[in-house]
Amino acid sequence: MAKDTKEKILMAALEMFSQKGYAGTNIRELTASLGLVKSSMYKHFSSKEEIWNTPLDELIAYYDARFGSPEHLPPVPDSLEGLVAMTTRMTDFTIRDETIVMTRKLLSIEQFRDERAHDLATKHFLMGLTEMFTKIFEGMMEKGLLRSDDPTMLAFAYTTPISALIHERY
Amino acid sequence: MAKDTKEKILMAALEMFSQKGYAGTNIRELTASLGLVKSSMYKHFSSKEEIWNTPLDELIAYYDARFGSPEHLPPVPDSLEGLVAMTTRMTDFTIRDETIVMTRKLLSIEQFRDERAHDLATKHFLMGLTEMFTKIFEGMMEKGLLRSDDPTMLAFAYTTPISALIHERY
DNA sequence: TTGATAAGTAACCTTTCGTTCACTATAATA
DNA sequence: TATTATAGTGAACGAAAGGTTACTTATCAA
Repeated sequence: MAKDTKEKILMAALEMFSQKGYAGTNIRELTASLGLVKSSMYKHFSSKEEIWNTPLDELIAYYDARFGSPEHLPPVPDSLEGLVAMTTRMTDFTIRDETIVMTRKLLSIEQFRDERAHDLATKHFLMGLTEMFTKIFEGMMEKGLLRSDDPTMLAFAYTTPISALIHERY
Repeated sequence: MAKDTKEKILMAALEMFSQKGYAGTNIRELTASLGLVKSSMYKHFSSKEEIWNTPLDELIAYYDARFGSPEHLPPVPDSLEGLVAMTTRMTDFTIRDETIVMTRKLLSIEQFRDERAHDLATKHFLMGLTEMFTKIFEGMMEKGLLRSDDPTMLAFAYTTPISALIHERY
């Protein structure tokens, strides 16, 4: 219970931040959930703010890599059934992955206080899915699987209902 | 500056809650923004929690009245142009009305901590618009202005892109 | 004008927060 | 084994939080 304590603190912090927000989270409770005492935290982090910034930096880096580079794009489906299947799979993952769910909640809470959280929320909620499906629909239009149209508008109309449901329930 | 102090406190609280959240708001700062001192607040409210609950009660009552009864429904438009115009008007109002904007932010922040806020957020963000446009599309289908279909699905597909844009930017 | 009620203030209380520090136990290294 | 860096603890600190109290000032009806 020594080497991975830092990781455990970050995990517990993400969970607590995503439920109570930054201001609503206190270090006593956070460390107690790991069977530690509050002063132990300062062996791993210099301040509460560092615990906030560390996972946020990671999340920003993750989303830049995930949605900023084309190599992480899923393959263009070769049928409408394939599109639906891929969408279902992605939605399922988005709902079930605990870290993603917590990230979504965290950004909802903190987007109006922390500018970097706001930027990330915009990418996470709005642009990420839209950009991804824009590329997918472009590919499908080239293949003749979809009638040629503005792929961004189509992607937006296609993904926002899904996002709304996910955002509201998970 | 005596009689309406209570109202002013509530307004300032809504504004502060919508930016910093409940835990991030402190009474000293809140009352100072009105030129008062924190102890003055306790002449009007018994606790910080009461300042939280009072506007929340009002908001819940408002949304119950607004979306719970049919007499507040806008008239069914008699053309597609009328539909677009009405949608634009509603969106514009939703973006410009300060109280609505603050309510939206407040619910984003507090929905995972306060169960009543979560219920209200669901109504506010998701169900409210969908139910309203469901009725509108029902009426337009009866008039023959829209092809008969499931009006709820159509309303959902129609409103969620708008909601996504509003939610992200305002 | 007077008397009572409401509104506002300053000082203080208690609790909790984030943080520091001296110290102990543990683990790794030489 | 001896040494040293790392991880964890308990006590304490100052600041800030929510809340109370005794007191003053304003308001307004009788």
